[in-house]
Amino acid sequence: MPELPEVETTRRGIQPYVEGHTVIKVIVRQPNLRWKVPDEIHAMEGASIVSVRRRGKYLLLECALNSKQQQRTGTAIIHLGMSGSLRIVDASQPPEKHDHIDIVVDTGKAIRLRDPRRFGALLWTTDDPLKHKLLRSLGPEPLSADFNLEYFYQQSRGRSVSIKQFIMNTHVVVGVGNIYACESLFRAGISPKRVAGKTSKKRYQKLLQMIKAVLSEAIEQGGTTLRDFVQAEGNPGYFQQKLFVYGRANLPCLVCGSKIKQITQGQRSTFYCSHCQH
DNA sequence: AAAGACACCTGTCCGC
DNA sequence: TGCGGACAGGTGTCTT
Repeated sequence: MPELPEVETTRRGIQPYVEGHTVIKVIVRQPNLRWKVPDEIHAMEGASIVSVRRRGKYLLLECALNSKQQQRTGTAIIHLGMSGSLRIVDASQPPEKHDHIDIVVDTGKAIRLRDPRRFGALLWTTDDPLKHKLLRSLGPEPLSADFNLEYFYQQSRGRSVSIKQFIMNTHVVVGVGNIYACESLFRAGISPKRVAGKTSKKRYQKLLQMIKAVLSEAIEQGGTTLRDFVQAEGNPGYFQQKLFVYGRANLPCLVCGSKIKQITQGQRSTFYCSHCQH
């Protein structure tokens, strides 16, 4: 479920409900996520949420802690893994199966974390979250100026992995998940099997453009579902209509009509059109 | 430093 | 209808 656009959509969805509000209680029904939810997470209780930010697919809830003298902060780090979602609910609404955590705020609303597979995470840090072990070595944000041709191309030199695995590497750039990797390569006309280090600068130029275009389009699409974010259940389905290759094995290419292929790269499925991509 | 395999866990879908 | 197996939007960790 969560690729970067959905994480960003989630961020925008919860922000107005929690920013500036005080956390009443953190209810942990199931602490065994990817890592055990630390007991220190309860430091959020009584604190106010000052910002809801995102770095890669990590959401950061920065909290102002109520210590006597000095102003201290702490940050909840949330990752949605493969199957996680955050929804705004009335705190009184009974949790369903896999609703593992509620962060209840002073308006009676709660952020509810649901995650059937439990690959997600909820962590707590009182240091700079960007220096956290999980965040400090992440590559640039894909939509920022730091993700540019010079950087992208230089990073690729000497790499023997496929270009698809290369763009999915979070140390190279964050936020390019399996769907967008496939879709960006299709739009750029580049075979996913191409060797990263042997691909021309010109191709990287095109790929860079397409990654940015696909991600920003998807964020915009996500934006249209923001309206019903609160009551929405399950997948918004906003961007399925724009998928050219992902999940379309054996179906005709929407551009040229030839059969979409499915292969495995790095234990992940790759979909591509061998006629349109070289 | 880089690459590849594996791990975590549950739900769903497909073939028999 | 039931069962086994493959597969799923992610990424840290361990080994080579």
